[in-house]
Amino acid sequence: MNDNYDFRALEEKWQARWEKEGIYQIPDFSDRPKYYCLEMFPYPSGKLHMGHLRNYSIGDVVARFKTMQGYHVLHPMGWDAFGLPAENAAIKHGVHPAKWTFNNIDNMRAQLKQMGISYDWNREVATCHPDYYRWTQWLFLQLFHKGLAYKKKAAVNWCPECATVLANEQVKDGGCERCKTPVIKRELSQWFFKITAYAERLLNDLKLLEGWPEKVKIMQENWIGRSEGAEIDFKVDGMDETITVYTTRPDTLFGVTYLVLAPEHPLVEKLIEGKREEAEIRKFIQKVRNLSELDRTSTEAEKIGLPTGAFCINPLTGEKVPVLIANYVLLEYGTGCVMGVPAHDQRDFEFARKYNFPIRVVIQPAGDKLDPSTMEAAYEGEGVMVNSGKFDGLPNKEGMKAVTRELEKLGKGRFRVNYRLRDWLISRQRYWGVPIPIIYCDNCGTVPVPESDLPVMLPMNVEFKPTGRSPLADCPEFVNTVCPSCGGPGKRETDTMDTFMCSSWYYYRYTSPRETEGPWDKAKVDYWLPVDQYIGGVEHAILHLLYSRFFTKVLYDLKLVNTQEPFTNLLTQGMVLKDGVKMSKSRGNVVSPEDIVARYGADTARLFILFAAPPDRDLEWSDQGVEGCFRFLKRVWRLAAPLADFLKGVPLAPAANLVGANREMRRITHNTIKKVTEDISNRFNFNTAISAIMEMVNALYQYKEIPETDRSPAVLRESLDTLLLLLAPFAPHITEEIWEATGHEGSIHQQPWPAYDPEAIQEDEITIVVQINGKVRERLLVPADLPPEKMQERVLQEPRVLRLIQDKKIIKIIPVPGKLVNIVVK
RNA sequence: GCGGGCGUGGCGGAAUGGCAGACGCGCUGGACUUAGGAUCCAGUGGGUUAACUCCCGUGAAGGUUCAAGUCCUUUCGCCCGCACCA
Repeated sequence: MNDNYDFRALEEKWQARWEKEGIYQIPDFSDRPKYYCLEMFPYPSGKLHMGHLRNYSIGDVVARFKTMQGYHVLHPMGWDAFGLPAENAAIKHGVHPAKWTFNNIDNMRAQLKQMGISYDWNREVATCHPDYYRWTQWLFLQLFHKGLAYKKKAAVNWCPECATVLANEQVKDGGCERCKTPVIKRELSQWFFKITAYAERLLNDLKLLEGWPEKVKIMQENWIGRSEGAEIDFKVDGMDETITVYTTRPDTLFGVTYLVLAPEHPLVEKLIEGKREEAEIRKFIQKVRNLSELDRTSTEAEKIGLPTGAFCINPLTGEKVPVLIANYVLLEYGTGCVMGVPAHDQRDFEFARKYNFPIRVVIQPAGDKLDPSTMEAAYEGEGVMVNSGKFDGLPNKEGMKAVTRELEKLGKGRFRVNYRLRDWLISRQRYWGVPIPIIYCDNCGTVPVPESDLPVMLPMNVEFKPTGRSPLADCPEFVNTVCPSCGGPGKRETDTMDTFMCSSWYYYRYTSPRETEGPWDKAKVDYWLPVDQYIGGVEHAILHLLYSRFFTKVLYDLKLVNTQEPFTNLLTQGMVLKDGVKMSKSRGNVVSPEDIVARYGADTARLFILFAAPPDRDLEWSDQGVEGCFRFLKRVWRLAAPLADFLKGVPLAPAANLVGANREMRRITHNTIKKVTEDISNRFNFNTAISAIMEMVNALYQYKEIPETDRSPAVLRESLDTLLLLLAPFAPHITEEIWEATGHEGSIHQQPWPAYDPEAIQEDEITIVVQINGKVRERLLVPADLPPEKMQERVLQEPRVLRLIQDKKIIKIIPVPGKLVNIVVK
């Protein structure tokens, strides 16, 4: 070894050798306990960014650490390769999405290899490959046969400028993410997955996910948005129609002074027909429809209501109340219709004040008396029912049940659990996605493509223009086909699937990536799943993670897998910031991983990104911090270089009967093993693990300085070997090189993780602190095993302590073994 | 509005209720150098002292405790998620 840390040469050397020897390729099964370590696969946008680098560095440490600990570790990588950017590139640059995508994959794969991440590349998958999407289609069919995939008319996001449908994720602040034009809603026939059928299980099983961050579970819980309440039927006065409302407050039924429908509610047509308000209402509905999503749902927007001229009958009081439509009522939630109780709902209160509806108090808080004429806000708290007929005097919580039971008896209402979660809209009017395997036939209707005909191949020769419908629709060779049911002419579905569908099952495919008989080999999936550790950005806290959980539950019900939850432990990494804000092209504060690797090497880049912050927190990028990590690795190199040849001749023998500096060095070594092991395995605190290793290097430098005759070669060897083993998951190249140079056979990455010797970390003497009234006044060196009584004795012999308490009265003395003694005086 | 998180040196960040500021960056001084943005050594929260010392200090204010960055209450600020959900 020479003194120069030539990271370029050695990183290249080891990447080539690892690949040649296939040390990261793992067999399907093993006697060792399995461990599935997974990082969220990237969209192949072209280049890795720092977020990727952080994600994969974290995962690689976990995978390497678990491997060294003796686990059989699955650590795969692939590409979430369908999606809009490829198509946009095609429109803009005329390059085919497939070519663009596979080029990007080649680039990014090379970058990942340069980072020295320990992936089993034999298991690589790309969701845009027919061998993969064939099974995405197959899974769609399974859902279709189960009745979990269906088609219905729905309002979708529409960008008038691009003349196309947008996914929810492509709507940013109410506008098109590409051209910023406000998005409007349009009615189109769309495919959905019935995720709402799983709402209860998705909610309840969150409790099983002990290894998930609380924050993510709460976000999912809120997204599912379960609420308990009642449906109440109001008969329309003079018509054979019923308006059903959903409410969480049936106890306030006696306070209803009007009803409000969403403008799009299907009943509105009938209610206004022939009324004198008809024209005005139609105009209003049209106006609301054309509003952008942002304006439509803004809480800032003024609440506007119009009377329909119709009236409804309160099912318990028989009272006639007016029916209105208003912009603030959402068709998609509940029944698209709410009852107005101004006294006990703030929105209703403001609405009633504006339009002069009566405010009727029906819940009276304890020790207070609400007066509608002087109320400044609705009272939404608990209380006792009043003005409510036979329910008067009942606490409102009981009233909720009592009123609903009464309605049930009358057949005019029922208990109802409601969810905020909506069914998952999976159709996209886009080309670069998985074709939905459905054929429409004039005779047979909607016919699924037979499994034996899969995959429905995505045609390659299509035009890319933003026409507002899938480019597939303009491709007759694709559209026109034969009905598999009757043999007559049929037309293919031209929508493709949401890419979230592709990413909802990829972690199963890794277990048997080249399987041709099914989406996966059941035995292999049963062996590997669930994923033991999943790592990725918190931006996927809801969509991807919820969809994957839904899929897993469906697959479980279909007996295709036997796990109910896909990811046992989840780590959501923080963002990479520069100057306090997220790195982004538009801000121009991007630091490219490529440049960092070229300048300092992969080991330095990885080390810095793990050292600069705990993984779940945001990380502030610092060029100087990178420099510091580079310096540290050079320091490790220069520590080992002059010793390498010497150490080759030192036998691996346990050092016994050590004293002085030798004993201390060994103690530090074993303490570091303990600290690093605990920091990685208990809490993923890589930053403190690395600082412990830095401290050990500092200690080794000091140890190296003592006269050679006083130094124990066995201790030196053990310490250096240990240092390399502990550092190996973080900086795999430099440690491998030094491992070889110091005379070891075989890759360092296939060595067992070191265990600490409890005896070695024993200390004879420790420093304890003497506090007087909680303030540190003295430090004493005492035997480590000194019992509390003796500590007390020892402390009271100390002249300095005696001086400080001489004219005070000792109230009590609290000895804490191994730590301190606190003397309370007065 | 609701939900969650975070406030510690000049900076990134450490601290099972028990020595606040580990480790790293930066900075100051020095050594070695023709030179260095290489490397090594020493110092580095604020105040006080000739020195030993002593006092103050984890956004703010209270509280619990022998002991609080850590637990409780109130409050301010920043970040994130959801947002007219009936």
